[in-house]
Amino acid sequence: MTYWLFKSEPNCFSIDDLEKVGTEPWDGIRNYQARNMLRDDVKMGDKVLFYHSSCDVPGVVGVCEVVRESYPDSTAFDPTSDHPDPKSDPDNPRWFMVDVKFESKFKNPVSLKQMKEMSEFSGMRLLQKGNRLSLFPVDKHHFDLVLALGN
DNA sequence: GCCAACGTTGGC
DNA sequence: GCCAACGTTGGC
Repeated sequence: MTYWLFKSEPNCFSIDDLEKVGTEPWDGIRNYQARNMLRDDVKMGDKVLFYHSSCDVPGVVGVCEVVRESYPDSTAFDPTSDHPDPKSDPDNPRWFMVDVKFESKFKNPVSLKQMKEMSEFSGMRLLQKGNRLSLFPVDKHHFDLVLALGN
Protein backbone atom coordinates (compact mmCIF):
# COMPACT_ATOMS: atom_id res chain seq x y z
CA MET A 1 0.00 0.00 0.00
CA THR A 2 1.17 3.46 -0.87
CA TYR A 3 0.46 6.72 0.91
CA TRP A 4 -0.16 9.88 -1.10
CA LEU A 5 -0.75 13.58 -0.87
CA PHE A 6 -3.29 15.12 -3.26
CA LYS A 7 -3.56 18.90 -3.58
CA SER A 8 -6.78 20.74 -4.22
CA GLU A 9 -7.75 24.37 -4.14
CA PRO A 10 -10.53 24.52 -1.55
CA ASN A 11 -12.48 27.17 -3.45
CA CYS A 12 -12.61 24.60 -6.24
CA PHE A 13 -13.00 21.36 -4.27
CA SER A 14 -12.49 21.17 -0.49
CA ILE A 15 -12.48 18.47 2.17
CA ASP A 16 -15.97 19.66 3.12
CA ASP A 17 -17.13 19.10 -0.45
CA LEU A 18 -15.72 15.57 -0.33
CA GLU A 19 -17.37 14.90 3.03
CA LYS A 20 -20.73 15.95 1.55
CA VAL A 21 -20.54 13.76 -1.55
CA GLY A 22 -18.66 10.87 0.05
CA THR A 23 -16.94 9.62 -3.11
CA GLU A 24 -15.67 11.73 -5.98
CA PRO A 25 -13.51 11.33 -9.10
CA TRP A 26 -10.14 13.07 -8.75
CA ASP A 27 -10.28 14.70 -12.17
CA GLY A 28 -8.50 17.53 -13.91
CA ILE A 29 -4.92 16.27 -13.59
CA ARG A 30 -3.14 17.78 -16.60
CA ASN A 31 0.50 17.14 -15.83
CA TYR A 32 2.27 14.09 -17.26
CA GLN A 33 4.30 13.21 -14.20
CA ALA A 34 1.22 13.36 -11.99
CA ARG A 35 -0.78 11.54 -14.65
CA ASN A 36 1.71 8.67 -14.76
CA MET A 37 1.51 8.15 -11.00
CA LEU A 38 -2.26 8.44 -11.01
CA ARG A 39 -2.55 5.95 -13.88
CA ASP A 40 0.10 3.43 -12.84
CA ASP A 41 0.81 3.67 -9.13
CA VAL A 42 -2.32 4.82 -7.27
CA LYS A 43 -4.04 1.63 -6.12
CA MET A 44 -7.25 0.55 -4.42
CA GLY A 45 -7.07 1.08 -0.68
CA ASP A 46 -4.20 3.58 -0.83
CA LYS A 47 -4.52 6.35 1.75
CA VAL A 48 -4.41 9.98 0.68
CA LEU A 49 -3.64 13.16 2.61
CA PHE A 50 -6.06 15.83 1.38
CA TYR A 51 -4.13 19.10 1.02
CA HIS A 52 -5.59 22.57 0.56
CA SER A 53 -3.43 24.76 -1.70
CA SER A 54 -3.63 28.39 -2.85
CA CYS A 55 -5.70 29.48 0.14
CA ASP A 56 -5.40 31.35 3.44
CA VAL A 57 -3.85 28.45 5.35
CA PRO A 58 -2.28 25.87 3.03
CA GLY A 59 -2.02 22.47 4.67
CA VAL A 60 -3.33 18.95 5.13
CA VAL A 61 -6.98 18.97 6.21
CA GLY A 62 -8.04 15.33 6.18
CA VAL A 63 -7.71 11.85 4.78
CA CYS A 64 -9.39 9.94 1.98
CA GLU A 65 -9.02 6.51 0.42
CA VAL A 66 -8.71 5.33 -3.16
CA VAL A 67 -11.82 3.29 -4.03
CA ARG A 68 -11.40 3.05 -7.82
CA GLU A 69 -8.21 2.76 -9.82
CA SER A 70 -7.38 4.74 -12.92
CA TYR A 71 -9.89 5.22 -15.70
CA PRO A 72 -10.08 7.85 -18.45
CA ASP A 73 -10.73 11.43 -17.28
CA SER A 74 -13.92 12.18 -19.18
CA THR A 75 -13.78 15.89 -18.29
CA ALA A 76 -11.03 16.19 -20.90
CA PHE A 77 -13.55 15.32 -23.63
CA ASP A 78 -16.17 17.75 -22.38
CA PRO A 79 -15.73 21.27 -23.79
CA THR A 80 -17.98 22.64 -21.04
CA SER A 81 -15.92 21.14 -18.19
CA ASP A 82 -13.44 23.10 -16.10
CA HIS A 83 -10.47 21.49 -17.84
CA PRO A 84 -11.26 20.39 -21.39
CA ASP A 85 -8.41 19.06 -23.53
CA PRO A 86 -9.37 18.63 -27.18
CA LYS A 87 -6.11 16.73 -27.70
CA SER A 88 -7.32 13.88 -25.51
CA ASP A 89 -8.98 11.35 -27.79
CA PRO A 90 -11.73 9.20 -26.21
CA ASP A 91 -10.30 6.24 -28.15
CA ASN A 92 -6.84 6.92 -26.78
CA PRO A 93 -7.25 8.99 -23.62
CA ARG A 94 -4.41 11.21 -22.52
CA TRP A 95 -5.63 11.89 -18.97
CA PHE A 96 -6.80 9.61 -16.18
CA MET A 97 -8.48 9.88 -12.81
CA VAL A 98 -9.24 7.77 -9.75
CA ASP A 99 -12.12 7.83 -7.28
CA VAL A 100 -11.49 8.81 -3.67
CA LYS A 101 -13.75 8.33 -0.68
CA PHE A 102 -13.91 10.64 2.33
CA GLU A 103 -12.41 9.12 5.44
CA SER A 104 -11.84 11.88 7.96
CA LYS A 105 -11.53 15.60 8.44
CA PHE A 106 -8.85 16.75 10.88
CA LYS A 107 -9.83 18.46 14.11
CA ASN A 108 -6.55 20.34 13.79
CA PRO A 109 -5.52 20.91 10.17
CA VAL A 110 -1.77 20.50 9.75
CA SER A 111 -0.57 23.68 8.09
CA LEU A 112 2.32 23.91 5.68
CA LYS A 113 3.90 26.41 8.07
CA GLN A 114 3.68 23.94 10.95
CA MET A 115 5.28 21.20 8.88
CA LYS A 116 8.09 23.49 7.77
CA GLU A 117 8.87 24.21 11.42
CA MET A 118 9.23 20.52 12.33
CA SER A 119 12.51 18.82 11.52
CA GLU A 120 10.66 15.50 11.27
CA PHE A 121 9.24 16.65 7.95
CA SER A 122 12.52 17.67 6.37
CA GLY A 123 12.95 15.62 3.25
CA MET A 124 9.24 15.39 2.61
CA ARG A 125 8.47 16.09 -1.01
CA LEU A 126 5.90 18.72 -0.09
CA LEU A 127 8.64 20.92 1.38
CA GLN A 128 11.11 20.57 -1.47
CA LYS A 129 11.92 23.73 -3.32
CA GLY A 130 10.01 24.19 -6.53
CA ASN A 131 7.65 21.30 -5.89
CA ARG A 132 4.57 21.93 -7.98
CA LEU A 133 3.33 18.41 -8.44
CA SER A 134 -0.31 18.13 -7.44
CA LEU A 135 0.10 14.57 -6.17
CA PHE A 136 3.01 12.49 -4.96
CA PRO A 137 3.78 9.59 -2.60
CA VAL A 138 4.35 10.22 1.10
CA ASP A 139 6.51 8.12 3.43
CA LYS A 140 4.50 6.14 5.98
CA HIS A 141 6.20 7.81 8.93
CA HIS A 142 5.32 11.22 7.52
CA PHE A 143 1.76 10.10 6.88
CA ASP A 144 1.42 8.76 10.43
CA LEU A 145 2.88 11.91 11.93
CA VAL A 146 0.46 14.14 10.01
CA LEU A 147 -2.42 12.00 11.29
CA ALA A 148 -1.18 12.21 14.85
CA LEU A 149 -0.98 16.00 14.60
CA GLY A 150 -4.29 16.40 12.83
CA ASN A 151 -6.56 14.22 14.95
C1' DG B 1 -0.42 41.06 -7.09
C1' DC B 2 4.33 39.33 -7.22
C1' DC B 3 7.51 36.06 -8.50
C1' DA B 4 10.25 31.62 -8.42
C1' DA B 5 10.21 27.39 -10.36
C1' DC B 6 8.82 24.72 -13.11
C1' DG B 7 6.26 22.54 -17.68
C1' DT B 8 4.75 23.07 -22.51
C1' DT B 9 4.85 24.75 -27.16
C1' DG B 10 6.65 25.58 -31.46
C1' DG B 11 10.03 27.66 -34.66
C1' DC B 12 14.40 26.63 -36.38
C1' DG C 1 17.54 18.67 -30.26
C1' DC C 2 17.83 23.52 -28.76
C1' DC C 3 15.84 27.32 -26.71
C1' DA C 4 12.89 31.46 -26.33
C1' DA C 5 8.39 32.56 -25.22
C1' DC C 6 4.63 31.62 -22.78
C1' DG C 7 1.55 29.35 -19.30
C1' DT C 8 0.77 27.38 -14.66
C1' DT C 9 1.37 26.43 -9.79
C1' DG C 10 1.29 27.99 -5.41
C1' DG C 11 3.42 30.35 -1.42
C1' DC C 12 3.81 34.79 0.28
